[in-house]
Amino acid sequence: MLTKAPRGTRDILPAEAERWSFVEKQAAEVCRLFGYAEIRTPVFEHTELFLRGVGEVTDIVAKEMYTFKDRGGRSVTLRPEGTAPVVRAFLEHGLAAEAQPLKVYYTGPMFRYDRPQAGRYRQFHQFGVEVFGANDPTVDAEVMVLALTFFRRLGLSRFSLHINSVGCPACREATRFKLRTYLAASLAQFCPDCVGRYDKNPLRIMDCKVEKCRELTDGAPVMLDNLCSPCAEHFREVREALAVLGEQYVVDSRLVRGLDYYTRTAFEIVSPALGPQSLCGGGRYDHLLKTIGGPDLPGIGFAVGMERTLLAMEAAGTNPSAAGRLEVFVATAGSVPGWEALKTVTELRLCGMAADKDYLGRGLRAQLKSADRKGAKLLVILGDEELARGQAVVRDMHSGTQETVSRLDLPVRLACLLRED
RNA sequence: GUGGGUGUAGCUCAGGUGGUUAGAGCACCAGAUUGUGGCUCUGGGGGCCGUGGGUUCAAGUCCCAUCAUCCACCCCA
Repeated sequence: MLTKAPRGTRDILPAEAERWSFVEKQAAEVCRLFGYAEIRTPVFEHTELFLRGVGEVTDIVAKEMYTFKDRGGRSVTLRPEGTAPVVRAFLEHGLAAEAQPLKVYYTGPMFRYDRPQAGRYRQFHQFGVEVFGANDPTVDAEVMVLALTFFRRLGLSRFSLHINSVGCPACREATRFKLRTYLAASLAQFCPDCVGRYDKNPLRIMDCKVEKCRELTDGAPVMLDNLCSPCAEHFREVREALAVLGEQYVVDSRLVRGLDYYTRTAFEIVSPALGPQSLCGGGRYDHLLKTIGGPDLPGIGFAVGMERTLLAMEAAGTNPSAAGRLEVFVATAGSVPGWEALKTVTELRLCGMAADKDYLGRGLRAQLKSADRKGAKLLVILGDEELARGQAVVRDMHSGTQETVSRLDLPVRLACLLRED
């Protein structure tokens, strides 16, 4: 136990961390292009924030939160999602007073006490964006395109965008009533989960994966067909905007997202590599700010699963690992003391070159092997004879050619050789 | 939370119906090459056989539990 990471958590070792940095960098760059500024919030919040924000009947709140009392007796919760904390920060700092709309993004760990499996962890990471203060359908389209652009920059192409509208509180309540009436007669034939959903959230019955339930709901009233006219118009304009941008999408009238706060637009990006797990999920939440005690401002956002994104990249064979970051390896030969190499690598490092050396007192042969494995482009050998003449040997690790250079000229010569590469 | 599969070296895996000091490949270290990497050859270090209990003269092997992991659900990123 002592040497094992807790269930559902994992270490990201150096080789993999490189891929993470790449993905995070792409996220930051896409956000810059789209005009989204970074925001960082704490990893834990007052428990009430999630109870109110995410919704008490959601699975996340009902059974997946890491909640505990701190030493002062306050109930705090490791954030299970990113939207509620960002909304909280927005309200706390009065950002509503600034230029509208506010567009922000975040990356970081989230926590849910779930049963782990491939692509699902108890500590997982999300990249997400939020826009506050804009109702316009072009914003809905923009955030979707932002997500799609992000995935494309990572070299992914086999994914698809699914969209739906879950309406506003008014038309949703009307549809709930219709749906309950429709289902009442056949309720006994549904799976136990769906029977439970009948009271809590009948719309989610439409999203059940059980074949029998799907058949039973085939002719059921669907949210999409029962939108009030403002919601229907909004959805039409979202689709129009996507069409204008040339984005393919699938309207999935059964798509219902699990968080209570969604209104109108709901969307998911799925990849065949991940099966039923989605790569990205998001939607509009026009009343969340008010629910949390703020002004009645609309909002929209999405969250991308970083682990799932990495899995999809692996499946697609897109491996951006830039191995061989090391530029110069400095070796010593004969009786040359280790501090000569230390002096040289330090000098090279201060000149802006990635330089490294041996630390185990190994022989020249082993040092070359080490340099090779680290991917060094150039090798400097400090030997007795050369040092006596104030020189050093420079070897090109790729071609194997060598030259003797004055130690004083070493940084300049190495820099030149690296530039030619 | 439900159902199922799997846990042997850092990694991928062998170890018929229980039977001596548990193996291979890759990786790592060293030597062959006393100052030159990749290829080759030789040698070496590494294992509470996931953990705990049980059956037995004897358990990596059989039984139970537990933990971990994977898959399918639930749900979600």
